[in-house]
Formats: sequence, structure tokens, C-alpha cells
Amino acid sequence: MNISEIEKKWQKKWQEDKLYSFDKNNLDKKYYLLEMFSYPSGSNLHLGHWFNYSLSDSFGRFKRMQGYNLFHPVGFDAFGLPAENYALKTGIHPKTSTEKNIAIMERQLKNMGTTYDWDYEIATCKENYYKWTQWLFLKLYEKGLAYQKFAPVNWCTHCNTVLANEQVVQGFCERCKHEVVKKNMTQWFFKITDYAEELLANLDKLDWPEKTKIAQKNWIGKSEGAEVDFYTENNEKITIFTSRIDTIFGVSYIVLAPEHELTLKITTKERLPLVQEYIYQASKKDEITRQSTTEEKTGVFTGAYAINPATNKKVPIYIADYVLSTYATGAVMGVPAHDERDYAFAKKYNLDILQVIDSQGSAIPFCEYGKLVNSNEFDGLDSKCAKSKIIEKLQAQGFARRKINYKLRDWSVSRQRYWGCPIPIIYCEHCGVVPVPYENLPIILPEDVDFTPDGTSPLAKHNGYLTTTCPHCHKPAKRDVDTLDTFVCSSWYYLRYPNAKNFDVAFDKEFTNKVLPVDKYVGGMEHATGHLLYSRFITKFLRDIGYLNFDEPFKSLVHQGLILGTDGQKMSKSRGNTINLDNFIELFGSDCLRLYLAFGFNYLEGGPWNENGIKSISKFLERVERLILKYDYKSKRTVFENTSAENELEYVLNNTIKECTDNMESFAFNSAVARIMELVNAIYKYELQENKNLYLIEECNKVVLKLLSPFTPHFCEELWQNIGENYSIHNQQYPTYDKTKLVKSQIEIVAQVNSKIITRLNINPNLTAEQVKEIALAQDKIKNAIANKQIVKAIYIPNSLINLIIK
RNA sequence: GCCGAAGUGGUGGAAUGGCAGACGCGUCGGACUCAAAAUCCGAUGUUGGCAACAACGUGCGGGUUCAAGUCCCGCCUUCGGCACCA
Repeated sequence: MNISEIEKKWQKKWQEDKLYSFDKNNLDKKYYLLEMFSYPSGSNLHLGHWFNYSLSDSFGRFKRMQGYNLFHPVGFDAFGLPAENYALKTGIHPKTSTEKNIAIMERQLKNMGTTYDWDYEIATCKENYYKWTQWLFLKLYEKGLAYQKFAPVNWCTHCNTVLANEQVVQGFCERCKHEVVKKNMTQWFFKITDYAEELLANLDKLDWPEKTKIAQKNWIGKSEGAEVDFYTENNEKITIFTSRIDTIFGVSYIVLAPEHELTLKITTKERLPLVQEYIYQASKKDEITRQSTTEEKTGVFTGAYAINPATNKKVPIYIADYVLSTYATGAVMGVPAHDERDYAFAKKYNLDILQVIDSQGSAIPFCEYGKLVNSNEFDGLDSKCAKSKIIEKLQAQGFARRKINYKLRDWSVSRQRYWGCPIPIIYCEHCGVVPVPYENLPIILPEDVDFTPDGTSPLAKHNGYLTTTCPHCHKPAKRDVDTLDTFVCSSWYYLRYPNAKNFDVAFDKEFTNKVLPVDKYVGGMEHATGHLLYSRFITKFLRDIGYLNFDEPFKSLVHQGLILGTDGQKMSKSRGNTINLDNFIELFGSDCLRLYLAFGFNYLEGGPWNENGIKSISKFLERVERLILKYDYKSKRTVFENTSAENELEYVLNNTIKECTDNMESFAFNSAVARIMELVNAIYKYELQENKNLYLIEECNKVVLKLLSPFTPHFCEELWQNIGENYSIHNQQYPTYDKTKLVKSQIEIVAQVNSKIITRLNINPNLTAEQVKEIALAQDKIKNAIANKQIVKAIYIPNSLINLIIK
């Protein structure tokens, strides 16, 4: 078989016939399969792409054969920094290089032999896409969920742009690994925090990996507690947040964040210089050292005191940079006996340590729940009960209320870069912030822009873009010169696919509500707290404004594993451990690589690349080809009486179908292929019979081809044609199994005495436990093992074993 | 520090609490061949034994169970994620 020839031949034919077209008029049994779209980088598809896309494609083919109307679109996340950086280096415009790269990837994805329906292709940098990203921005603005704020933002010193919290990795830029600092700027934010509770609560409904749900849960960071007002001697109100109000009788000090609005106001005159110096030092500290848990806790006394409303005792007020101004109220109560940080702080500054939870002899700080002590009328209550009682009392006095806080921050979306979606906002001296009217969309990203990074937005330097007229008063006005975070583009792309060619709306409500949600979403774990969270937020928002009738975009999610270099390290150009696939594909073909990737790795785990097996897959395919082409499928066969050999083959046949179906469903592709190999082996074995049922062999062979066709689509299509079957194998029904063939008349089970294997028995599986026990007891080996001991118990597990317990 | 995942032959990897190592690779043996390759058949966890067989065996130490790779407790190692969140 000339591999490259037949692969090209069938790809062409499939495309001409639109074999994999989505039938948009038949949505009752649709299946929306989606891989996270990728950034069009310049080089060829790498191993990771192949692993991800080819196997997900096999899954899609499996679903098609099960009778689903498969919607399997593809597109490109085409805005972003790499193209811009590449342009700075080479002088090639981002648009040019991106378009070229998309063309390269399109060609290669087609060469892979995928089921993509190219009629629904999208690229986020195309006007017809980003027009609707701008529409989404305006909708969010209209509903008050896109807002501007002068606030400290994460600034990457290397990329010269703002980053979202989700893009900062341990104080460094996720993309370029350079330092990220805080900078005060006016920026656009999306109010994802409005959805914190639903984003958290709905996680339970999702068929997602548990670890991903936990990652989102931790990221949202819900904390239930109470706000308590402490008043200073000058009657300034300091509101603190605590999740441990049961320890309020143990408060020995209050701490404010250095940036807290009251710090300077309450500080006494003589302490002012010290406090100011501390605030200055804290502001200079970069985010990394400030966020380090190992950093020693520092602080400074303000000279002021506050009254603990529970005890009426005076406690000193400190400021310390371990308290974050961005979380809750930016003020906390210090309970050294029951909190690690407070304990360290109290030790250092010689503050009281009052135990108010019985530690049962454990050392202080004791941070668990327990029974209250030294807490007046609450003594003896357990923490949980005391919490509500204390809140109730303080609430009645007007000092406290229940409060829930989240770690989740609003999503900052302004970027001071060129290659992104322009923000459809105009600033008018008379009218203020004016959204671009919907009918004026898209705001086109101009091409003749100097985007050398200098800390300002490149679009600010483009006069034709910057200056415009106000849509209200028609006086001269200026455009917002930032572009949107590319995660905005990708937060709704799954809605656009079914509507890729729709020029009138972002998405047609009725149609989209039928095609969505995505039934199976495949992509990397690295998006757990970024893209996957943003997309859920946007879906919920669009639902709330009446555009969608579902709550969650991705019903079921799978993370593919990572293929590592042969050294077990993550593949990267700098490590020099990347794999060039061109040779393999040329030598063995795309089918062979696809099958090898399916068989050689656990899809959900990945692992180090190892090319040893690829040749064996090629041999396996040749073995299949020899087997298939040995028979004349059109000649008449006579009736054949089954002997045990036929029964055995039929058993393997049906068992293979059953196991294969289950394995495909759970992305256990390696096991699915193993089962197919077993069937092939069984057919070869059966062939050695003198008297054989050719019809049965031919039926088995056809099943082999069908089961294998999701993995090696060209190869199977070719053989399907060669044996005279009708085009196309990919439109065949996935094989189903006959339960009755899985019932054996004799099975081998294990006979144990005291859980130790003594012998094996061939029995009829329908026998009762008592009958099996008798058979076991008749065996000499069993008799010897039992000797003259007493049988106290017999455990019979049908199809598996009998275990006799003796004493 | 916290959260999560993983640790199984020479090797990639399988195992709803029920015969560990499916299926491959590799290795060894046989058939075919003048020979080699390819192909087909078979063996292959370790140790001891000619063998039947026996003992041991899923990172380490305990436990639950008739039965543990799988469940529980305590560690070690590796890889991810989060990191002063009151």
C-alpha cells in the first residue's frame, strides 16, 4: 500500500464529498466535540498537537459511527503577543505572519486526516470575529459588568502590558517569565466576581475532572465569616473580616494593610514618621517578596487603640504588610493563640496571647475548632455553634454581620499592545465615556501602526485611529487605545463556531441553543483557572441577558496528557528535546503515527516520547492488511456448524466490541487498540484450523476494520474499498455486540484455600455456590490443602473464584 | 507551607476490592530459508530447581478484609497547581 498516495487520495475524496459535514437541520442527536483552539505559531504541528488533535478526532469518528451528527469545528486563537514580537524581530506584520501560519496549520490538520468541518472555521483576528468580541464587550458594558477602575494592576516589565491575575505565575509573567510589578492605572475590568457564587456552585453539575473543579474552587476561594466593627478611641470605625469569630475573645491587636484608608488618619502624631516610613518601604517591596509566606512578618504600631466589641477591651492597632488591602476589608483581628501568623507577629512585638479555644493539651497556636474557654457566656460551646451565637449577639448590638468573601478578583482585560481586539470605547470631553454604537462595529484594527513597545499603547501613536468624533455630540473625541486580553476572544469562541458565517449577529439564539453546549471539550489542564473560568462566566452572563438557555458551556471535559521529550522533560526548543515528526510521517504515514499515539500512551497522562514502538505499529497495520486481503468477501459461503473454535472466536469478537466501545468512551485509546490487536491475533489463530468458517472470518475482518477506522481512517477506507464494500467505512455503524455470545458454557475459575490459590477448575458458570464448592472439594489438591481442618466459610465469586476458609 | 496527581517487569503501559503484569516493545527458542530479512508459532516478573513445584513480588511502614496495586493511617520520592485570603 502506498501510504502517502492513499492518504492524499482519501483526503481529497472526503473533502469533495463533504463526508464530515455537520447537518444543521438534524440536531436531535448532535454531538459537539471541541478541542481548545490553538495559537497559529509558525512551525509545523508538533507532537503535542498531534496527540491532542488526532486522538480527539478518533473519538469524534467513534461518535459519528455511533450515529451522532458530529459538530467538530476548528479555528485559531489568532491575536496575541508572539506575532507582535515576531514582527518586531523580523519586520513582518502580525497580520501577514498570522495568516501565513494559519494556512500552514490548516494544511497540516488536513493531512492528519481529521473530521473537521472547515465550513465553520474561525480566526479571532478576522474582522467578522472580533466585531462580535466588541459586541460582547459592549453588552457587558451596557449591563455594568465592564467597568473602568484606577487600581493597582499587574504590569509585566518585559511585555510592557497589564496582565490578569490569572496570567501571573508566582510573581512572574506567564508568557515571558519576566518580573511582574504593581502599577496604578486606569483599566477595564469584567465583573466576574458577580458570578463567584454560581461559578462555584455549578461545579458540582459538571462532568469534569475532579482536580480541575478543585482548582477552580480554590481559585474562587469562598470564605464564610463575619465582618466586625471595632471603634477607635476617636470613634473611627475599623471593619475587619474574620472566619473565626469564635476566637474574638482572644483578640490582642488589630492590623490594617499599609494601604488601608484609615492608616494615616488614626496614627498618633509621634508614631507618624515611623508609620509613613513603613508604608513607603512596603510600597517599594515587589509583589514576590511581599507574597512570600516565608518572609518574616513585620509591622508597626500606630499608637492608636480600638475597642473589641465583644470584650470592651482596648487593643493596639498595627499596620503590617502581611495584610492585603485587596482582600476583604484590608483589616484583620489578631488572635495569636489560634492563628500561626498572629502568633508569630505577637511573639515578635510582645503582644498578649490569650487562649480562648481549649486545645486539649496541644501546643499554641492551636488553629483547630474546639470548645470555647475564657469567653464569658460562650464558654463550653463548640466553635461552630459559638460562631452563630456570637454573631447574633454582636449583630443585635450593631457591631457585626455575616459576610462571605471570595479570593476571585475581577478580570482585567485592557492590554497595552497592538495585536488584539480594539476596545469599542470613545472618550469625549463633553460626554465622557461613550460606547461605540453597535451599528458602527467593528472598530477596525489599523495595520500601519508603530508597535515598538515603549510602555504606551501602540494605537495611541496612530492618529487616524486615536482621533474620532463623539457619537453623541459629534465633537472631536478620542478612542480607547488599548486592546483586549486574548482570553476575551477565547471566552466565547465556542458560541461562534455554529455561526461562523453569520454576518448579522454574534450567534443565532435559536440555532446556538440547539448546538450548544459542547458535549466533549478537550484541552490542557493549564487553562483550569483561566480560559475555562472566563468561558463559564461569559456563558452565564449571556444567559442572564437572554441570549442563551443553558448554564454551562462545556458539559464534559477531558485533559489530554503531555508528551514529554525523551529525557522526560517538557519539550521546548531551548532544551533541544523537541521531536521532528516529518520523517515519521513521510516514512510511516499519518495513520501510523495516529495509531502509535493512541496505543503507546495513556491519553490522559501522556509521557516521555519513545519512537521504538512506531515501527511495530507499522508492522501491525501490515499484518491487518495481509489478513484482510486474504479473502474473497463476495463469494458465497455455505452453512457452518459451530465447534468450540468458532465459539471461542465469536467470544473474542464480541468481547472486543464491548471492551473497545467502553474504552473509546472513556478515552482509554491504548486499551481499545490492545483489544483490537487481540481480535486480530484470535483470527490468525483461528485460521490455523483445518476446517474453518470463512464467513465468520470475513465478518470478524470487517469488524476489525470498523473498530480500527477511527484511528487509521485512510488505511481502513482503502481496505474497505478493496474488499468491495460501499464507500465510506466512516459512515458505517460502530459494531455492536451480541450478549449471548459472551456467555461461555465452561469457564475457568480459581480455587483457593484460605485465600491461597491451590488449583483451577473448569466449571459451568451457572452452577450454584454450593455446587462449585462440591466440585472444589472433590479435587485432590484441595483435599490435601484442607487436610482434616474444618471449613468455616466458602466465598464464591461467579466467573472468578471460590475461596474456602478453614480453621 | 497548602491542594492535587502519580510511583507496577529490561521497557511503553493494563487491571468495577477477586488469578498482578492485558496488549505491545525488547530478549530467547522453533518453523520457513543455502543464508539473511520479512513472516508464522512459542517462551519470557524475580529467585531456587532438570522438572513438577516452591518462595518472593505493584515506592516504604502499619492497618481493615476471606481477599489490597486498588480502601484507611503514617512516611519517602517525582510532577503539576496555589501560595500571608484573615
